Amino acid sequence: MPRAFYDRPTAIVAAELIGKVLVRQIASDGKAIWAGGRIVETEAYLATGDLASHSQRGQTKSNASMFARPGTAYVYPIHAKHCFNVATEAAGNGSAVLIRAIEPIWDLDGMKSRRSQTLPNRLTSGPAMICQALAIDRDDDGTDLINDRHFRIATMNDTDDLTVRASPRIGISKSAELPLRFFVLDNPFVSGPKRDKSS
DNA sequence: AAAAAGATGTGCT
DNA sequence: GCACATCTTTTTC
Repeated sequence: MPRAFYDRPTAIVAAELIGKVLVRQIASDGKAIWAGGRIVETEAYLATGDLASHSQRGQTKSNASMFARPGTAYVYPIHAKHCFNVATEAAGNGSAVLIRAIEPIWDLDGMKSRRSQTLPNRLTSGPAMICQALAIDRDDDGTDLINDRHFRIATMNDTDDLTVRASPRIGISKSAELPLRFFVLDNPFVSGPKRDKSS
Protein backbone atom coordinates (compact mmCIF):
# COMPACT_ATOMS: atom_id res chain seq x y z
CA MET A 1 0.00 0.00 0.00
CA PRO A 2 1.21 3.56 -0.65
CA ARG A 3 2.21 5.73 2.29
CA ALA A 4 -0.89 7.89 1.88
CA PHE A 5 -3.02 4.86 2.77
CA TYR A 6 -1.63 4.98 6.32
CA ASP A 7 -1.64 8.75 6.59
CA ARG A 8 -5.33 8.87 7.57
CA PRO A 9 -7.35 8.51 10.79
CA THR A 10 -6.23 5.31 12.52
CA ALA A 11 -9.67 3.73 12.87
CA ILE A 12 -10.21 4.15 9.12
CA VAL A 13 -6.87 2.53 8.34
CA ALA A 14 -7.62 -0.33 10.74
CA ALA A 15 -10.99 -1.00 9.09
CA GLU A 16 -9.59 -0.81 5.57
CA LEU A 17 -6.66 -3.11 6.31
CA ILE A 18 -9.20 -5.92 6.61
CA GLY A 19 -8.97 -7.98 3.43
CA LYS A 20 -5.45 -6.82 2.52
CA VAL A 21 -2.60 -9.33 2.54
CA LEU A 22 0.45 -9.34 4.81
CA VAL A 23 3.41 -11.06 3.17
CA ARG A 24 7.01 -11.59 4.14
CA GLN A 25 9.90 -13.29 2.41
CA ILE A 26 11.58 -15.84 4.64
CA ALA A 27 14.74 -17.86 4.16
CA SER A 28 13.61 -21.45 4.43
CA ASP A 29 15.62 -24.52 3.57
CA GLY A 30 18.18 -22.44 1.69
CA LYS A 31 15.54 -20.76 -0.44
CA ALA A 32 13.64 -17.51 -0.03
CA ILE A 33 9.91 -18.14 0.01
CA TRP A 34 6.90 -15.93 0.64
CA ALA A 35 4.82 -16.51 3.75
CA GLY A 36 1.66 -14.68 4.75
CA GLY A 37 -2.07 -14.38 4.33
CA ARG A 38 -5.14 -12.20 4.38
CA ILE A 39 -5.76 -9.81 7.27
CA VAL A 40 -9.04 -10.64 9.05
CA GLU A 41 -8.73 -8.80 12.39
CA THR A 42 -7.14 -5.49 13.46
CA GLU A 43 -7.23 -2.98 16.31
CA ALA A 44 -6.62 0.78 16.31
CA TYR A 45 -4.48 2.45 19.02
CA LEU A 46 -4.86 6.21 19.08
CA ALA A 47 -2.56 9.11 19.89
CA THR A 48 -5.01 10.91 22.17
CA GLY A 49 -7.82 9.87 24.47
CA ASP A 50 -6.81 6.20 24.39
CA LEU A 51 -5.45 4.98 27.73
CA ALA A 52 -4.58 1.58 26.28
CA SER A 53 -2.19 3.00 23.68
CA HIS A 54 1.54 2.72 24.26
CA SER A 55 1.93 6.28 22.98
CA GLN A 56 -0.24 7.70 25.75
CA ARG A 57 2.72 8.80 27.88
CA GLY A 58 4.74 10.21 25.03
CA GLN A 59 7.58 8.90 22.95
CA THR A 60 10.20 6.62 24.49
CA LYS A 61 12.97 4.53 23.05
CA SER A 62 10.77 1.42 22.92
CA ASN A 63 7.68 2.92 21.30
CA ALA A 64 9.55 5.22 18.89
CA SER A 65 8.21 3.41 15.80
CA MET A 66 4.68 4.43 16.73
CA PHE A 67 5.84 8.00 16.12
CA ALA A 68 7.69 7.22 12.89
CA ARG A 69 6.45 7.80 9.34
CA PRO A 70 3.09 6.18 8.48
CA GLY A 71 3.71 2.69 7.15
CA THR A 72 6.53 1.95 9.62
CA ALA A 73 6.42 -1.41 11.41
CA TYR A 74 6.11 -1.20 15.20
CA VAL A 75 7.06 -4.54 16.76
CA TYR A 76 7.04 -4.68 20.55
CA PRO A 77 7.63 -7.48 23.06
CA ILE A 78 4.99 -8.62 25.53
CA HIS A 79 4.66 -11.72 27.69
CA ALA A 80 7.79 -13.23 26.16
CA LYS A 81 6.27 -12.85 22.69
CA HIS A 82 5.92 -10.15 20.02
CA CYS A 83 3.10 -8.16 18.41
CA PHE A 84 3.16 -6.47 15.00
CA ASN A 85 1.67 -3.02 14.25
CA VAL A 86 1.83 -0.42 11.50
CA ALA A 87 2.27 3.27 12.34
CA THR A 88 -0.51 5.55 11.10
CA GLU A 89 -1.21 9.25 10.55
CA ALA A 90 1.51 11.88 10.29
CA ALA A 91 5.03 11.28 11.63
CA GLY A 92 5.20 12.26 15.30
CA ASN A 93 1.54 11.49 15.93
CA GLY A 94 1.94 8.27 17.91
CA SER A 95 -0.79 5.98 16.57
CA ALA A 96 -0.80 2.50 15.05
CA VAL A 97 -2.88 -0.46 13.94
CA LEU A 98 -2.30 -3.85 15.59
CA ILE A 99 -2.67 -6.82 13.24
CA ARG A 100 -4.46 -9.40 15.40
CA ALA A 101 -5.23 -12.23 12.97
CA ILE A 102 -4.67 -13.28 9.39
CA GLU A 103 -6.04 -16.12 7.30
CA PRO A 104 -2.92 -18.17 6.43
CA ILE A 105 -2.45 -18.65 2.68
CA TRP A 106 1.25 -18.93 1.76
CA ASP A 107 3.80 -21.25 3.38
CA LEU A 108 1.43 -23.23 5.58
CA ASP A 109 4.12 -25.85 6.12
CA GLY A 110 6.67 -23.30 7.29
CA MET A 111 4.14 -21.73 9.65
CA LYS A 112 3.23 -25.11 11.12
CA SER A 113 6.88 -25.79 11.72
CA ARG A 114 7.63 -22.41 13.33
CA ARG A 115 4.48 -22.57 15.43
CA SER A 116 4.72 -26.23 16.42
CA GLN A 117 1.03 -26.50 15.54
CA THR A 118 -0.88 -28.35 12.85
CA LEU A 119 -4.40 -26.91 12.93
CA PRO A 120 -4.68 -23.98 10.44
CA ASN A 121 -6.67 -21.83 12.85
CA ARG A 122 -3.93 -22.11 15.47
CA LEU A 123 -1.25 -20.66 13.18
CA THR A 124 -2.04 -16.95 12.89
CA SER A 125 -5.16 -16.30 15.02
CA GLY A 126 -3.60 -13.91 17.52
CA PRO A 127 -1.01 -11.10 17.36
CA ALA A 128 1.83 -13.11 18.85
CA MET A 129 0.93 -16.14 16.73
CA ILE A 130 1.36 -14.06 13.58
CA CYS A 131 4.82 -12.96 14.64
CA GLN A 132 5.92 -16.49 15.41
CA ALA A 133 4.42 -17.87 12.19
CA LEU A 134 6.10 -15.21 10.07
CA ALA A 135 9.33 -15.04 12.10
CA ILE A 136 8.77 -11.39 13.04
CA ASP A 137 10.74 -10.12 16.04
CA ARG A 138 12.19 -6.93 17.49
CA ASP A 139 14.75 -6.77 14.67
CA ASP A 140 11.84 -5.95 12.35
CA ASP A 141 10.82 -2.95 14.44
CA GLY A 142 11.21 0.23 12.39
CA THR A 143 10.97 -1.45 8.99
CA ASP A 144 9.45 0.83 6.35
CA LEU A 145 6.73 -1.37 4.88
CA ILE A 146 6.21 0.93 1.90
CA ASN A 147 9.69 0.38 0.47
CA ASP A 148 10.82 -2.94 1.90
CA ARG A 149 11.22 -5.63 -0.72
CA HIS A 150 10.70 -8.57 1.61
CA PHE A 151 8.00 -7.40 3.98
CA ARG A 152 4.84 -5.61 2.88
CA ILE A 153 1.08 -5.21 2.90
CA ALA A 154 -0.73 -5.30 -0.45
CA THR A 155 -4.15 -5.57 -2.09
CA MET A 156 -5.25 -9.04 -3.07
CA ASN A 157 -7.04 -9.74 -6.31
CA ASP A 158 -10.25 -11.13 -5.01
CA THR A 159 -13.92 -10.32 -5.11
CA ASP A 160 -14.89 -11.78 -1.76
CA ASP A 161 -17.72 -9.89 -0.14
CA LEU A 162 -16.24 -9.44 3.32
CA THR A 163 -18.52 -8.14 6.04
CA VAL A 164 -16.48 -6.03 8.47
CA ARG A 165 -17.73 -5.49 12.02
CA ALA A 166 -16.44 -3.38 14.93
CA SER A 167 -16.27 -4.29 18.62
CA PRO A 168 -14.35 -3.41 21.80
CA ARG A 169 -10.68 -4.40 21.78
CA ILE A 170 -9.34 -7.57 23.34
CA GLY A 171 -7.09 -8.02 26.35
CA ILE A 172 -6.98 -4.46 27.64
CA SER A 173 -8.35 -2.89 30.82
CA LYS A 174 -8.07 0.83 30.08
CA SER A 175 -10.27 2.51 27.45
CA ALA A 176 -11.82 -0.94 27.03
CA GLU A 177 -15.14 0.44 25.87
CA LEU A 178 -13.89 2.05 22.67
CA PRO A 179 -15.09 0.17 19.54
CA LEU A 180 -11.69 0.06 17.85
CA ARG A 181 -11.47 -3.62 16.93
CA PHE A 182 -12.36 -4.62 13.39
CA PHE A 183 -12.91 -8.16 12.12
CA VAL A 184 -14.45 -10.23 9.34
CA LEU A 185 -17.88 -11.49 10.42
CA ASP A 186 -17.86 -15.25 11.13
CA ASN A 187 -14.36 -15.78 9.77
CA PRO A 188 -12.86 -18.85 11.53
CA PHE A 189 -9.39 -17.29 11.76
CA VAL A 190 -10.51 -14.31 13.88
CA SER A 191 -8.98 -14.64 17.35
CA GLY A 192 -11.82 -13.34 19.53
CA PRO A 193 -15.60 -13.13 19.16
CA LYS A 194 -16.59 -13.53 15.52
CA ARG A 195 -19.82 -11.52 15.70
CA ASP A 196 -21.06 -8.68 17.85
CA LYS A 197 -23.70 -9.24 20.49
CA SER A 198 -26.41 -7.55 18.44
CA SER A 199 -25.97 -9.98 15.55
C1' DA B 1 17.24 -2.07 43.23
C1' DA B 2 12.95 -4.41 43.34
C1' DA B 3 8.32 -5.34 41.91
C1' DA B 4 4.34 -5.29 39.08
C1' DA B 5 1.92 -4.93 34.87
C1' DG B 6 1.11 -6.15 30.18
C1' DA B 7 -2.35 -4.95 23.05
C1' DT B 8 -0.55 -13.28 25.08
C1' DG B 9 -0.68 -18.25 24.43
C1' DT B 10 -0.83 -22.87 26.15
C1' DG B 11 -2.13 -26.70 28.68
C1' DC B 12 -4.86 -28.78 31.94
C1' DT B 13 -9.29 -29.43 34.50
C1' DG C 1 -12.92 -21.73 31.54
C1' DC C 2 -8.83 -20.84 34.43
C1' DA C 3 -4.29 -20.81 36.02
C1' DC C 4 0.39 -19.84 34.91
C1' DA C 5 4.77 -19.53 32.27
C1' DT C 6 7.72 -16.02 30.59
C1' DC C 7 10.34 -11.51 29.89
C1' DT C 8 10.51 -6.59 28.75
C1' DT C 9 9.21 -2.07 30.13
C1' DT C 10 7.58 0.87 33.52
C1' DT C 11 6.78 2.20 38.14
C1' DT C 12 7.77 2.29 42.85
C1' DC C 13 10.62 2.11 47.12
